[in-house]
Amino acid sequence: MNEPRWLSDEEQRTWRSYLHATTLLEDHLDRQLQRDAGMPHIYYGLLVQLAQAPRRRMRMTELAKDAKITRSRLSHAIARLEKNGWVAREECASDKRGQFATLTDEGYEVLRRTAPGHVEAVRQALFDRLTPEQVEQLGAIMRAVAEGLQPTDPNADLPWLR
Amino acid sequence: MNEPRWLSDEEQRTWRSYLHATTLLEDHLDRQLQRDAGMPHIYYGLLVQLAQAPRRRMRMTELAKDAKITRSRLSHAIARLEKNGWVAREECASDKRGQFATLTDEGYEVLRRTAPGHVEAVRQALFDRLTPEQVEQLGAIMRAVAEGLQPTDPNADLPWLR
DNA sequence: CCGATCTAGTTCAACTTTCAAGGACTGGTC
DNA sequence: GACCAGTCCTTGAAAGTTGAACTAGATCGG
Repeated sequence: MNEPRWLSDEEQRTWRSYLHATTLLEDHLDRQLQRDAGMPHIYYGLLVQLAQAPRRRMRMTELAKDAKITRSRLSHAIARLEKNGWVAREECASDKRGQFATLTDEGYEVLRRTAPGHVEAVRQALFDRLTPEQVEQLGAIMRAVAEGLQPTDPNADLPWLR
Repeated sequence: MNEPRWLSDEEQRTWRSYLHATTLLEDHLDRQLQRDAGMPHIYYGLLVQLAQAPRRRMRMTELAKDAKITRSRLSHAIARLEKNGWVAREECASDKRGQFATLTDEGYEVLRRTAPGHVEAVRQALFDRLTPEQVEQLGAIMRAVAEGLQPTDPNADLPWLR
């Protein structure tokens, strides 16, 4: 065991701010959406994904991948949204294991009604507090981080196995 | 109702990257700590807070405030950590409603054993991927966001009521 | 000192997430 | 065509979270 590479003071401060800001923001948006749309942030995100997809539907696995959640979690989430009447399941003809999640008209309506309030909340909490340069910086930083954590092909780092 | 201030393309891209990166990172660290320390990230954070406090103990409300979680959530969390033997509760002499959460020696030992691995995970996922300028930028951005969301004195924005 | 009000912390029920297990189906391969 | 490994998705139980209700103790005005 080598000496661990501890964080510098600057890094520690940044890390702490990161943790505070991200948890506060996530909480804030969760409450905002729970109050105004009757669902947590992640569920709202699923509806948004579906709304943008062709025919307003997606295969479960694809949706899970895009939303960065496990298939199990998605199953439960879609079950709940189905109960609300905001999403419907459809079978996949070409692969009988498959399922499509489809945004219903009712689900679309919820989105239409609540999107402005949600965007406003995001704006107030985040973009209104940043300069245009900072928005750009944040984008670059987050892209770098996401790229590093993207669950890739399991053998992507083992090219000699190919 | 005015026309909502929708996000620009740049803002949308940034927002998406932000959501992806933060959820991926949180998941990553949760799994890392669950595996190596037997607790979720937020619980680990509580132990860290306690370790840094004088006499390794804190009042519940103060701890909740610092960790940005509700008192309810903290109650459950401390109950679980107590069961693990990593935290003990102590009564507060000066205020009989109060409770101290105290880090036990065992809890400290867990921290000592698992901190290097955790720091390494944070480093690999975040700091190793950023330039020193980006670390500074991220710090500034997150400080600005956290400041805006800090639950403040409820009358802070109503000075005329004072 | 009395009652009204506030604060610290817990508890309960409803809900969400996770993990491990499993059922159903597909695509080779022999 | 029968196996076998892999993929798609669901399920059930355990763990964690939330918001509201609740208990106990503190505080303040009269």
